[in-house]
Amino acid sequence: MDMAAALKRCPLFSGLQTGDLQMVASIATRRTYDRREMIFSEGDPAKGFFVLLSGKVKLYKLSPEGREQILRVLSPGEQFAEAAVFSGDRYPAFAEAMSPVAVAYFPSEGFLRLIALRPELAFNMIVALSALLRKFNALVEELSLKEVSARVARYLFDAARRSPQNPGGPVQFDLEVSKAQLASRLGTVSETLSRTFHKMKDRGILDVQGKRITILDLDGLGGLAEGLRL
Amino acid sequence: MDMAAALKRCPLFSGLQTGDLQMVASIATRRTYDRREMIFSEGDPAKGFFVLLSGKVKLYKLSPEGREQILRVLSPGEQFAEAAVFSGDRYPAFAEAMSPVAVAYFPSEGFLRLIALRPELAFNMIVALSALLRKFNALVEELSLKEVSARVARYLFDAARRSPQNPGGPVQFDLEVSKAQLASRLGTVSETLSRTFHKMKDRGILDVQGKRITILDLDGLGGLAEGLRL
DNA sequence: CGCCACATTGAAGGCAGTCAAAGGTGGTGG
DNA sequence: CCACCACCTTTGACTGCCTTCAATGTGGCG
Repeated sequence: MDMAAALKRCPLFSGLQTGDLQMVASIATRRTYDRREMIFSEGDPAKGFFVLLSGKVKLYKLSPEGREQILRVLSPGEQFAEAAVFSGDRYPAFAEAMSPVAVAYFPSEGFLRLIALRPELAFNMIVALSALLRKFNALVEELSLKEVSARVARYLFDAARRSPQNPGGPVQFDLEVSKAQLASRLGTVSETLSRTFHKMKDRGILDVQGKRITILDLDGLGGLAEGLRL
Repeated sequence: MDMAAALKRCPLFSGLQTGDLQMVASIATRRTYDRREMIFSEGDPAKGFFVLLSGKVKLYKLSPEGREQILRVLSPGEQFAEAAVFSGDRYPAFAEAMSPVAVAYFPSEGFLRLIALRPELAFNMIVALSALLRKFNALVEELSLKEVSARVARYLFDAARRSPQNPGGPVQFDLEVSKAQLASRLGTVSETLSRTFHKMKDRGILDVQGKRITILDLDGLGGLAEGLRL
């Protein structure tokens, strides 16, 4: 199995020797899921955590009325449900495959033994948890403090910064997820997101063609992200 | 200095021997703050983290318009800004003393050295971060998915569960913070909180006398917490 | 007694969620 | 190549919760 090779790319296992990686891999189980398939549901007993090997996974919460709030969208190499290993015994959210997915599953006990053997692993885990904590911090800020237009602007602003810069030309990139998913990620619904895009178009801030976003006025976008009214 | 004794109560240092605790204490600096004094502000360079020795501290974010969203209210023994040590170099929120406060300050480098020496410390840190992650998880859920009345109900429900049960009699407890602070913690404003309390009174769910809360209908409260309409 | 912080109440307005329906868009199979 | 279908997106109308602004109430404390 080439799981060890796949795990090598995961930040969680960086700095480990090949032999150690073999050991890590020997604990893990490979699992695959179809698009739409649930990996776990909120409240399920948590006996281990996951590293995403390929595909995309979304972690989300559901409101009593069924509205979905996406917590994270995961890319290969990222781990999820780590906290379940060390605190609490239930998964605190839903995890669903957004595409065909392969994961490595680590049972808690095995992983705890591993951590005891390899302090680097503990350290990597701390770093990963800290980074996650920061993300949640930012998410809380966005959800509670900003209006939808500011959240959208912030998201696009970040995406623009991450996107491969096209020197001279306007900043352009594609949305990585559907607009409905993006709306959920931003704590709103697709209708409102659609209207927000429309208003931004009217203001000459950007252009939207399907998934393709063109930023025309980065400063204006930045202003919105900082809380200016649309 | 009896800092070692104070630190012994902190979950972060549980399981450490007295000698180790001395070592931990030798790294830390004791600092005190008056009520209202800032311990750090969002964006300040982060060179270490804190353990609260006495008093109460609030961590919060500010919106562009100045509205405050409380992330956590800390009690003695809890640590804060841990994530700053391992990820990022700026504090991601404001920390303000809500009363006269004493903290132990741990510079990052010293603490990192300590962790390398004492794997238990790393493990404790992982546990602490995981627990924190769960709290944030819950906070995100509350902010994005629930109406104010549900958030209030949830808060009271939890508080009722934590409060010393008075067998036979109705559940009764005092709010730990001002209603304005509670409103902030719940992502709303004091006016809305006041109206919500009033409506709950009308429904015979509880009684409010200043800070004293009396739960009259725990099931009703639970229903609201689950999303039922007020 | 009067101040100050906190709390309550009323009125008004806006942002955004819901419902409903029409308009794309891409993929599949005939 | 085209027709069909499922899914996503957009648009409109409406409703409602919550924030804002403003004024009044209340309790503790010097």
